Amino acid sequence: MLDVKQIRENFEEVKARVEWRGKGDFGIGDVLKYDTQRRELLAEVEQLKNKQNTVSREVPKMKKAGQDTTALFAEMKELSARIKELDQQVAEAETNMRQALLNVPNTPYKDVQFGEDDTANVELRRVGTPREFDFEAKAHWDIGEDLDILDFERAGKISGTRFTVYKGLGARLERSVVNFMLDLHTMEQGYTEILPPFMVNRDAMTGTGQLPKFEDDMFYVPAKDFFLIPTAEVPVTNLLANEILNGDDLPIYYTAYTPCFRKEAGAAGRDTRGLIRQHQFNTVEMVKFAKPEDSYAELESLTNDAEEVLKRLGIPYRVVRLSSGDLGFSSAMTYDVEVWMPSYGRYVEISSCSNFEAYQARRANIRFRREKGSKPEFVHTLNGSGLAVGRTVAAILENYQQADGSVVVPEALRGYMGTDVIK
RNA sequence: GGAGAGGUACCCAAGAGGCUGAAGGGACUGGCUUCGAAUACCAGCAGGCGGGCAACUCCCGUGCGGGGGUUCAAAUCCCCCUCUCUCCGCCA
Repeated sequence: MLDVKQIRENFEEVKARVEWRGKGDFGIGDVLKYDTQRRELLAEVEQLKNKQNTVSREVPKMKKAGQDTTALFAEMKELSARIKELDQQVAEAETNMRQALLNVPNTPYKDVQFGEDDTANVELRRVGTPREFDFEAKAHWDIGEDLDILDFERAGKISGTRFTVYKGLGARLERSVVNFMLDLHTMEQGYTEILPPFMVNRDAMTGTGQLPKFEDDMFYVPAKDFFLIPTAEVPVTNLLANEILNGDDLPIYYTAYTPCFRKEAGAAGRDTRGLIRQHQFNTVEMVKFAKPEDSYAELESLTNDAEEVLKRLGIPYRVVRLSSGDLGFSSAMTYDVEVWMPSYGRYVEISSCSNFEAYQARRANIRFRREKGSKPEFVHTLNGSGLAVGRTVAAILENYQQADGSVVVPEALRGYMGTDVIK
């Protein structure tokens, strides 16, 4: 969430920056309204509490001195009731303010170009050249079924649409990609591996910004009031919730393999075939906690770390910067890494690398101290997929397919796969 | 799932309605001692958050896992929730 003090002191400026997303002001005015209300009530009730405290300190002395407290107690009873009343109003104003605040998205970073949607995204670089096929290239779902390594039909039988069963070398390929990515991130890029829970509570979902606004997109487990994680970002970022970190320990780099679960409620009819849009999919995620002044440099290196996976796999990709209107709710700036997908004839998102600045840190209350004795400050949090595993598998199948229907295994994966070719 | 015990500051821990605006110890910081260090000794050590203020090392409020309640007054009494530990049950 945004800083209430900022909103209070620079209202017009903050409002304009929120509106830069091109979708209105998200009710930011309510934040100011409830904040004013809250502070007025607070001033009044705190004065009364001060009086209550003062009197309470006198009571034991009076009793000792044998004085009569009946009249005083009667007066204090009224005061007490008034305090209770005001306290309730303060709590109400505070709840309203927080609610309003939780519904205001992050302010886009100054470098983010204005745009309504993804058509205004800016391509920053392309790496690799899409392959020219001298035969009729197949889509990955056909390759997968023909090789008997992906089974969409039986997945429908046991679960439903948007699920996939991996089989034989298909399952092994998915696992190989996971291990390859984790090994790269942990052994060469300095990340610490985390294997978190795949179900989280409401606080965690609120901490990273999925709740309260996007509850309908999540799979919910009513028995325990849990949510299936939509991305490892949720458990991994919230790992440090309510902590004050040592400034010397920053930046902290975490990476995690997890499955992700999404309802894809608004995506009916889109990407219905293949591995691109699933209710359950695997990712390896990278999460960073950084000092504010370093966070944009960290975003660059985070994006490079994701790109390195594709470089080593030899798959053509490009990097785009999202426009203000395409930006995720909690993000201040996002780079998407998009992979070349022959069946789509275009680049398809495979990683999203974002700097959330202090937006998530403020929600999840993740702070650091520059040095002993200095005031705690909010960290900046970042995260990016490194990468979405199912889409990587799809890209490998399509980009490495051969005329005879087999698929050559990218060199970087051969040690994991135990074979050079899937046939 | 059943039974019990707990959650007090960085850590351990006392407290069981007003004298606790939270004892004591450890750690930490400073002093003293020393050529320097260790030790001993002395002192400091409730932070965080919210509000006020131009600002503060200043003032006010808050605070004993979280939320309600009782009371003039709650860490302390009552209720609900939550987490941790032990035992039993179940189980990969």
